Amino acid sequence: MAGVSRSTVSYALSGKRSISPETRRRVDDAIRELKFTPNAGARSLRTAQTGVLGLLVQFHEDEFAPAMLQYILPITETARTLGYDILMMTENDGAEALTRAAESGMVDGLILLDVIDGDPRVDALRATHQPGVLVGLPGDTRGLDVVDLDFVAAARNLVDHLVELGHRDVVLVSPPRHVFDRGGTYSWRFRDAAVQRASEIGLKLTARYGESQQPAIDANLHEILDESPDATGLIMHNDASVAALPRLLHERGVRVPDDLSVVSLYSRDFARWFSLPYTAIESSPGLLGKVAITQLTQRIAHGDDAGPHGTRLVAAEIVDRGSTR
Amino acid sequence: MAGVSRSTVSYALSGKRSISPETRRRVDDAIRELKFTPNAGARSLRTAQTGVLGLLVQFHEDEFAPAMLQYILPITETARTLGYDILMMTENDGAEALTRAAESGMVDGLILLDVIDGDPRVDALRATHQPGVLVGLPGDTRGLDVVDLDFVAAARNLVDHLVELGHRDVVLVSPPRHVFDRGGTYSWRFRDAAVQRASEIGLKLTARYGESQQPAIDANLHEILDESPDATGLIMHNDASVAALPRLLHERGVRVPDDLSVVSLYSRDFARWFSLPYTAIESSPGLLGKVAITQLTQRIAHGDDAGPHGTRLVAAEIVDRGSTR
DNA sequence: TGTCGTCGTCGAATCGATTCGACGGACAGT
DNA sequence: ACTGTCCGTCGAATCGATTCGACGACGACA
Repeated sequence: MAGVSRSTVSYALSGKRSISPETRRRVDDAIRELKFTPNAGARSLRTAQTGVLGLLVQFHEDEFAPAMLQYILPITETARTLGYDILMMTENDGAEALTRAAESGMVDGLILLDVIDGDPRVDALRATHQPGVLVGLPGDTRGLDVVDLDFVAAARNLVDHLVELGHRDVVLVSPPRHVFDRGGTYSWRFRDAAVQRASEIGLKLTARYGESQQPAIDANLHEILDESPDATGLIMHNDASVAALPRLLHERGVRVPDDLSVVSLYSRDFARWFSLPYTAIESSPGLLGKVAITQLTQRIAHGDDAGPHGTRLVAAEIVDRGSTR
Repeated sequence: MAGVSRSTVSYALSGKRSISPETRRRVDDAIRELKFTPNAGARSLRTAQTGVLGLLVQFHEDEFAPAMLQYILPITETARTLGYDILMMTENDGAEALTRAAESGMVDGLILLDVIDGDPRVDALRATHQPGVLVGLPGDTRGLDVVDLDFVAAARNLVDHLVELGHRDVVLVSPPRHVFDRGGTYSWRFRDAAVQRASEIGLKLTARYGESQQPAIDANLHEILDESPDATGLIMHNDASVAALPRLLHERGVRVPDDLSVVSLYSRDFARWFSLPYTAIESSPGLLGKVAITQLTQRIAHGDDAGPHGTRLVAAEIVDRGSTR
C-alpha cells in the first residue's frame, strides 16, 4: 500500500536505518489506514524477545494474600512503563511453571516473589539461564540478583524508637513458627536483629510466634497479651495478626497509645486497607518492585555487563502514626 | 537425533496422525535427552494460538484492591487447569491495553474484570473481534458473554432474612455515590432490588451511600448510624466500609447481634482476611471466575458454535455467621 | 569526467514450529 | 498375481516479522 518493500517498513518502524521523510510518511499512512500491528509471535520468533516478564507468585498455604497484592500492582505498573507486560503464574508448583515459561521462550525474564531459603524456584531459575530477580532473600544468593527490605535495620529502628520513649518491657509478635521453619528468612532476620538490639541496650523483649489464620490469630494474640501483662510496648511483625489487632485491642479495652504503644512493619496501602493506625516501618512494596523490575530489565538488556550480581537491601523508613508514647 | 523428520516429531507430539510405537519411543527419548521444548513464538506464529488469556484489571481510583484479588486468584488457577496462562494488565487505559494485546496476537481471549456501564474496554473488545468475557454487567450486552452475581436475588434474600426475624427498620449502606454515577450497575441493581422488596413487604429501609476511603469511611458510618438510631438491622453492600465496621461498632459499643443485626455480601476469603463475623451472601468470586474462564475457553475453541452469547447470573447463597437475631 | 561515500531501498534468508499432499510398504480381498 | 486400503513417514510450504548484503542514485571531490 505504501509502495515499498517489507524491509523498508520494518526499518521505518524500528528506525534502525535512515528513511526518507517522504517514504516514512507513506508508510505511516498505510499503517494507520490498514490498522497494522506487528504480530507478537512472529516478532518473538525472529528476535527471541517477547516483551513479557514472568511473575511467579507463590501462595504458601497460609499466606496472607492481600499482602502479596501490594507487590503485584507496582510490579505490573513499573514493568509497563519499561515496555513489558506481565505473565502471572500462581501455580503451586512454581518451579515447574518457571521452567515451562522460560524454556518455551514465553518470557524475557522472571520475577520470583516471596522467595524463601531453599526455594525450589531458585534452582529452577539457575537451571534456565534466564535473567531473573528475586524479591525475598534466600540463603545462597551466588550469581543472583536479589531485592529485599532491610529487615535488620527495620527491627533496630523499631526497638530504638520504643527505647527512646522509655519503654523497658516489650513484646514482639513474629510470623508463625512454620514460616521460620519453612525458610522465610525475613522472619528471623527481623526477630534476631530485634533481640540483639534489645539486649545491647538493656530492653526486655519477649519474642513470640504469631498465627496467620483466624480463629487462631485471636486466641494467640489474647494469650500473648495475657502472658506479658507488664509489657508497655508491642512490635508486630505479622501481617495477618496486625490486621486483626485494632479490633482485638478494642475488645480487650486496651487503648493505644495510652495503655500500650504499638509499632509494626507494613505499607501505606496495607494500612489503608485495614485501617491500621500504628506507627510502622514503611515496607515500601512499590519501591521494592520498582528496583526489582529495573534491575531485571537491565539484566535482560545487558546481561552480565549490567554489573555484578548482588543483593539490594532497601532502606526502611518509619512512619509515625502516633501509636507510641 | 531420533532419525526422523521434523514433521514426524510434530505428529508424535500432537498425536494428530498415528505413529509407530518404535518411532514414538525414539522421539520421546530424543526429546528427553535434548530437553526439547517447543518454542512458544514459533508455535503461535504458525497456529495463531498462544495459550494465553489477557486479564484486564481495572483499578478505579478508589477501588478497594483486596476485593479485586479474590477474583484474580481463582481466574489464574482455573485458566491453568484449562491450559492457559494469564497476562495481567492493570493499566489505567484499559481499552488501549486490550487493543494492544489483542491486535498483536499476544492472547487468545480476554477477561474484563469489574466492568461498568459505558466501560470503554467493552467497545474496544467489540472492535477487536477477539473472544472475551465480562465479569460485571454493563448496560448493553448485545453479542457479549457476561458473568456476574445475581445482585437482585442477593438483595431480596438479605431483606427477607431480616424481615423473617422480625426487623421493621433497617439501613442499607451502598457503595459511594460516584460508583452509581460512574456506571457500577451492581450498586443500583442491589439497592433498587432491596428498596423494592422492602416496600413490598412493608419494611422501612433507609438507603445510604457509603464511602470507600479512610478516614471518610468512619465519619460516614458514624453519621449513618447516628441518624437512624431506631434501626435494628444493617445491610452492608460496600467492601471497604464493611471491612472497617467491626472496629467501628466496638468503638460505639454496639454489640452484634444483641443491639444490631448485620448482614452483608462478600466472599469467604474476604471474611477471613478481614475477620468479618457477619452473616452474608457469599459473593463466590471463585465460582464466577470459573464460569467466566470456562465460557471464554469454549468461545475460543468453538466460536459462535459454543452457543448463544448471553449473561450468566450466578445464584447467591447466604452464609449464616450468627450476626442476626 | 571519473571515483568514492553516503543514503535510501530492496530481495532473500531466517527464526521454529505445523500441516498438507505424496509416497512406499504391508496386507487383505478377489 | 493384481488391485485397493490403510498406515507411517517425509518434504516442502507456510505463518509474519527482522536483518544482512547488495545496489542504484546522488553529491563531493580531485
